[in-house]
Amino acid sequence: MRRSIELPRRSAESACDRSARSRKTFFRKNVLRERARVRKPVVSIKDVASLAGVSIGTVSNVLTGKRAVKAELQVRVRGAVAELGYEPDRSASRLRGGRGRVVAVMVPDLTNPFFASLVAALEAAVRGDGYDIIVGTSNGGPAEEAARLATLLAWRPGGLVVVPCDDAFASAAVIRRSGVPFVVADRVADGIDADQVTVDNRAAGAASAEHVLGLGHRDVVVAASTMALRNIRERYAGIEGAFLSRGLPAPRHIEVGLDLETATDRLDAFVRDECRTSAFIALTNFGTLGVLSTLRRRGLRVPDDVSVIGFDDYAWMRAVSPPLSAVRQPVEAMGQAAWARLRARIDGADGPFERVRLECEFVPRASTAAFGKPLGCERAA
Amino acid sequence: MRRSIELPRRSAESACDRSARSRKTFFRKNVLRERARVRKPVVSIKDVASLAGVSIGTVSNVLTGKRAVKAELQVRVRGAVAELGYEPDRSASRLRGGRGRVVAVMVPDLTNPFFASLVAALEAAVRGDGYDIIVGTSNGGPAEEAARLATLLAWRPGGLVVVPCDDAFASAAVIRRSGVPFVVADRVADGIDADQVTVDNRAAGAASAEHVLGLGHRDVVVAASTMALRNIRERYAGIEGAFLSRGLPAPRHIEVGLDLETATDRLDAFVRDECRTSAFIALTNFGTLGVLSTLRRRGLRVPDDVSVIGFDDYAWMRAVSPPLSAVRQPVEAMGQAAWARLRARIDGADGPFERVRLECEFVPRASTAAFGKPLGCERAA
DNA sequence: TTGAAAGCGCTAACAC
DNA sequence: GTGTTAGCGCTTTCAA
Repeated sequence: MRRSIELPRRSAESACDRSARSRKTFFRKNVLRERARVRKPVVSIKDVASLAGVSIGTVSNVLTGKRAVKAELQVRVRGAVAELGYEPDRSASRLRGGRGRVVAVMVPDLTNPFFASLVAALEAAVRGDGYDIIVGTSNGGPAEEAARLATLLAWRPGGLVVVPCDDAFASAAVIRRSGVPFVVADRVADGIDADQVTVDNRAAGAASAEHVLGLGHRDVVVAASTMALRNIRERYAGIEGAFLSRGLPAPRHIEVGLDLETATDRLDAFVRDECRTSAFIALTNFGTLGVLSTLRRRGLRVPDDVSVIGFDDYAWMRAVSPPLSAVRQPVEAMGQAAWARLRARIDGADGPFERVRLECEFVPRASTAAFGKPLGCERAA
Repeated sequence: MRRSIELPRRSAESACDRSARSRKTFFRKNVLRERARVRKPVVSIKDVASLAGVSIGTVSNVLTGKRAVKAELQVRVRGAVAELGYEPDRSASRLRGGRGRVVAVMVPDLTNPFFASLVAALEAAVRGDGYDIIVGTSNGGPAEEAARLATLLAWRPGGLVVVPCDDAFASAAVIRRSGVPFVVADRVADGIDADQVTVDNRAAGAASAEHVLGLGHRDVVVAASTMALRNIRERYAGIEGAFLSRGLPAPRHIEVGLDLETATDRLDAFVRDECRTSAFIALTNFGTLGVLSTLRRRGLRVPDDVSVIGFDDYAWMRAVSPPLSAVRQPVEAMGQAAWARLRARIDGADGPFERVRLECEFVPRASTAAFGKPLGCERAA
């Protein structure tokens, strides 16, 4: 199918000789009518060039700004762009110009508000630089991660931000082979040579621990999603460190898994036989929810019977009663940092890999209270 | 910069004559070495063709399946694809073949878990068909919506799913002009000619109303985000209808805005002077949070003092105490329906515009209780 | 400073 | 059934 517009071939001179008015008339008569006839749906650089009476190269130069163009032509080109509502085809400019103005983002699960917020932060960060975002989710599996990555990478994005679905991060090979600059966010991949943007997990854990310790709690249980993730281990290590440094035994931890039902079940089995715990520290979103859900089910009141510290800080944590003491991750800042680092790599920076470590903020609220008495088994029963 | 690989020009015959083994040897010696030398980062269809000893046309035919290819060549091509880890450049095939295998998704705010879930559902739906998702957020403004839409559309996606930031939906013009098939999700644009996937908002409202009415509540307050949105008005209309049909006066409503702080402030001002309300029905996420937050601030207990119905159904609503009675939107199904409709349009369906209306499910939990006594002003004070 | 033209990687139309 | 080739809409030499 032939879709391009056939224009009577005009020399450069004739285009320049013609006045702006007659050029427009000419354009209307020919180009617009032709466009309507062939039902060409999108306007291309050629249409702009015709209307402005310049070559497509000049249009490109005006738009990319990579080459000086005389002021008068600039005006004509911009006018034509506005009149036609022209927007350069991004696939085409990507194809010709190398990497495209997209950044690919891979997260384990968009349903998890933390990852969703991260994507939101990233989107806000990149759009300022004229980039778009293309998202994929691994939904837990390394196989799916690799597969999604492959199709995302097939757009030849300018860069990639990835939250690996596990520490092994086998897909790193896929990414590296593609040559696309990337940064690993949130999760730290063991011994992976890559730029990383994480949170100071150790400090975050330590802050929670200090808080409950300061309130007099000694028998604390940690609700971790899974110890297979290094960032979780780091958070736990921070808690452990705080206890150990005071000569106290390290708190126990439960792996609650990655969904609410599992979390609740596992915690419930634990709490059923538990007599001493006076505080829970959650290390993830579902840890928080699992703890809350279990305590409710067991009829235990927060903070009267047990204190609870949540992880992440969402609006609902402020709204419910009691509002939750929690560790707030600087999601916004993570997005910005990841983009800053990625941007630098895209622009050719080739220093050593960096790990940006952002600080969390501990937000004390009403779900934690001074230690009174330990959980009585008779109550929990 | 010249990046393509210079191969000694070989005739088709010579390629066919060579055995598979010698072809590979040949390839290794020439192509791989050359690729390394020029540091060409990505493998193209040409590389595959060389290694398989076929023409690029054949490679394309094997991969797209649009033309029959002899079994033996299929095997060779697939082998080469696997060995090289070839993934067709999506921008290039889009450029040549028309619309690309991406669907653009525009939502007001990715930070809102409802929209995030919708994007997640969409991502899950489209990837089964080999599509990717490119996201943009309007963050409240019609101007930003139009701007983001323009860049998203510049990728010439196969389709678009949009949740307009307001009912005016001025950007509809931008979209329509691009010729990209689109479906409007969640929000209903007044008098817009487009496929729509929404929820049966009226029924959802009615279900909430029936629930509280059945519990004996008569003095109910509705927490709406803003009545400027038609889906919110529809939800309210459902509630109103239930009351009116029983000969009861329509419940009052408060516009709580779109963030937690505003919501809490406005509701707080209302509740301060309120003596009669015995139940709140929230019509959005922030309505729910605002109500909860205000009641806590005022020291009112749920459901002892006031019953509360939330909108949307998130994990935290099940975890907190009391767990929230709520209207669950079928987000998953919305994503699937939107994609199904869009897919049909992409494939050329040109019937009249449809509005798919999905049913919500009312989930009764412990935040609603039988009407006891109305709120005493002395308590609220 | 500008226009002409090559070519990015691919698909589809066309030869054979 | 397979190879060759013309572009898709751009960016970027290369001439003028």
